[in-house]
Amino acid sequence: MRCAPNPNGPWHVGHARMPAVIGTYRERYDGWFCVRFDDTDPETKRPDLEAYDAILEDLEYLGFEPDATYKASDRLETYYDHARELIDLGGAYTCSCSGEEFSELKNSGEACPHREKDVETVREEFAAMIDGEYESGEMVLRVKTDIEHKNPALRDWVAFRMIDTPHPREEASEYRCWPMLDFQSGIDDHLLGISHIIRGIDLQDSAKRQQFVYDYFDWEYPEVVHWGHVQLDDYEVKMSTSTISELIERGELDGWDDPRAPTLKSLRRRGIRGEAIVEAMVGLGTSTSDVDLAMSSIYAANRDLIDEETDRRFFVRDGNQVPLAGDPPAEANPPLHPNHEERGVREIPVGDSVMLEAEDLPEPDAEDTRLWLKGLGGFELEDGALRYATDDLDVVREEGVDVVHWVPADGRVPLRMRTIDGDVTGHAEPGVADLEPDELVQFERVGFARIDRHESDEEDDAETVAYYTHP
RNA sequence: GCUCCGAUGGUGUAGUCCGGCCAAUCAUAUUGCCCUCUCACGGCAAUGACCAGGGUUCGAAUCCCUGUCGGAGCACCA
Repeated sequence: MRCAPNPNGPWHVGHARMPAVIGTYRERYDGWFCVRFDDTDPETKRPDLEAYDAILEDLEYLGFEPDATYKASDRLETYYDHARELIDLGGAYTCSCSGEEFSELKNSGEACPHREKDVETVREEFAAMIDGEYESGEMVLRVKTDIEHKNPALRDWVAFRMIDTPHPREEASEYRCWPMLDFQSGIDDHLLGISHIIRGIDLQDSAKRQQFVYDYFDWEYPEVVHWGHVQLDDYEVKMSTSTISELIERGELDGWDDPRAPTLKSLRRRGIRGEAIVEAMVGLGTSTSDVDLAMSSIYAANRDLIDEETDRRFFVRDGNQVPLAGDPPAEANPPLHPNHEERGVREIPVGDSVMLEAEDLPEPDAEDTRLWLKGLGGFELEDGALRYATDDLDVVREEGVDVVHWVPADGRVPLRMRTIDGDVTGHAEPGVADLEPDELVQFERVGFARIDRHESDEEDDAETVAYYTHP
């Protein structure tokens, strides 16, 4: 099988579907898969030189290593050879009609005069195309199909055209005569021994077009599956390489790994495992209709992978400072993970005031102003201060006192958490300053996050940056 | 306009080829309960779907027709 990306930028989430599915099939059926960059349009789909590696990186993140990698722009001579052969078989002709002219003839099912040229002339003109003797638009090579085919999309389609703009890859920059996708990909699929092709419904007619070429060469066409488009919920930003690229250029996104961008680099930075994405993608199946992928299914798969091994920490968003009273313990020792006592406990010096999320602070005139600070003890709000009341958990177990997370006012770590919907600031418990970048945590009652970096500027203002993973 | 393709709960999916075992599978989401010093994990439960109408048949999610809705192609893009 093959994955044939157009190297126009790093991958968005939707691109993960192809490798996810063919990679999974490879393992299941002991198959083979390659990546083939179909970069045969140096102009309107101009390849981005950095995208080749970016895509391979994304693939690695998903957990796959292709058995082989090709670039169509390295294989022009192969395409030329097959085109010559096709000409000799009487299956192609050079045509100098303008796109419009031809389109009109085609739509009324009429052949253009060039169709009946003798093979010798076609051969010469095609050689001239390869030598770059025509300008863009002057001459194309068409595959002779059936000019009266009931589906106009299949009538005598273009196989090669002239492009004046040099290819960005130096190795391919001298070529001017470029194959169209249907020709290039059709030839390559056979030459590379592809047995099964999966592609989008936008390429529904490709197999039928290419079948004409396969018939001339007496080749057998691979099995084909067409699938619909994937849409993602949860994102403001449209899942489209060009849109994301524009937003980055305009400075509205920080880059391909901005948490607001629906890209693989972004999910990676948020601490989501490639494996979880693959699982969600495989779950979509290969149906022809368009599908909506719920981010929650990626999150569910990821949570499954990380929950057991991820330690717990406190992070208070925004936060109101509340003084403590009544002589509470000097240190709190909540466990690193509730299901794994053996990992030990955190050591949080309490001090004389704490930060709480605004929502968690009881109204002063509420019926019950009691609160249990997780890992510390029971308190009651009195005159704007939290008075230590008990270390007896029964007030939680039997009297339904709310359990909340908190951080000490002293030693708290300023933290900025980057999310899909923008940044959230607040404070984390002291130990968070010592976590290694790339470590995952679960902020209790907030969600999972990946520690990205610890920043400190000249003014001594330290700030830890984390990327929100998911609830 | 011409040509293709599709339609199962909020989402995804199984079942459709070869009609009965489907008062429709599984996952996720939602809600409730249990567990729990988290609204995480785990356990239990509930809600929730065969696009519509005809036809064939003893019997239709499954076969046929029509309609509706949705998608795609008709590029010297991929």
